[in-house]
Amino acid sequence: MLLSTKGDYGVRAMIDLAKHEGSGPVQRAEIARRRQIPESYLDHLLAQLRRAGFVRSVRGPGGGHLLAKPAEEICLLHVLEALEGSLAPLACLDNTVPGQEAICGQEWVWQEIYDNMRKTLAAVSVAQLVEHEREHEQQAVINYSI
Amino acid sequence: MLLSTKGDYGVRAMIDLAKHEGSGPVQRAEIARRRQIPESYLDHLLAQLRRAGFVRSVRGPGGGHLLAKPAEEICLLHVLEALEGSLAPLACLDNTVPGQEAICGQEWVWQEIYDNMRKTLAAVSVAQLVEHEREHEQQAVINYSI
DNA sequence: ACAATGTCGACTGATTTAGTCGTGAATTGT
DNA sequence: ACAATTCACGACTAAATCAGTCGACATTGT
Repeated sequence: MLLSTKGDYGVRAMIDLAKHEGSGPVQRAEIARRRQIPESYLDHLLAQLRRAGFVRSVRGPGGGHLLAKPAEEICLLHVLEALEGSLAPLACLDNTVPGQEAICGQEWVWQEIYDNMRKTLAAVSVAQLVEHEREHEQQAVINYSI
Repeated sequence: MLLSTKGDYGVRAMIDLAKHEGSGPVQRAEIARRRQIPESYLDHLLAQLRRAGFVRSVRGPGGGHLLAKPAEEICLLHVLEALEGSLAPLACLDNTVPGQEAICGQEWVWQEIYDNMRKTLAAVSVAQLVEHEREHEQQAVINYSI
């Protein structure tokens, strides 16, 4: 699996924050409940996202977490790379680790796949994820009303 | 990392076998030496490839391993899936495991990436990998001769 | 018979994953 | 000042996966 629960949960949390953009801080416990993430684990993920500059946190009563910049300006690629490290599908394509010579004979195929993946992920913002979720909710309501 | 050493080594072995197609069985020890794979580990990979129908093995002196069908008819996707199981980048896209509801909010993005990946891998045969390697060798010789 | 080769399953050490827990720091309301 | 609330951070851990190793056994050519 390319993505662990870190990437999954972390993006869920970002979506939740984006959905409440402009309504003050959102508390860890609420995100955890709504998105079905263990709260003490979410703690670590929010710390990573804060250190990466995507999230701002406020302590004390009424505190919580907010997006550090508009959801339109945060793309999925950067969020996932902050959480997971390199998304390289094959060890020899990961240039963050040295000594990975390409003698495997399939690196050219995976380079193309990797390029496409990064391009796709870079083109999707957190705002778009929220929009997509809202559409899906709407669809569910329509289905229910029939 | 999406691919473990299993997928990497296994494909290297397939390339080696394809390169010696028509010249009788190739021995494990030779593959291991040429492709820099621990021999006792390669053992397991060849067993998987044989059970998956890509490789045929011959015991006894002069024995070894051969491709079970022409290299043109074996695509990278099938080989990798035999070695690695599902290549799904995200848990909720892996329909071999039940109970993976898509509440993560990013599954639609990854579905597109996954589809592209499978399409690309399905379009590359082991024969093409060999061809590509031969071209690369040729290039190295040219560079050396200058 | 025997040497060369593949087959198979048990076992292992290292690493990663997916968390939990406890203590402490900042902030707000009273 | 103090209590309550919320985040911050590091230590710890259980389970799974990875990347093999090893030894006993089966098959076959000479």
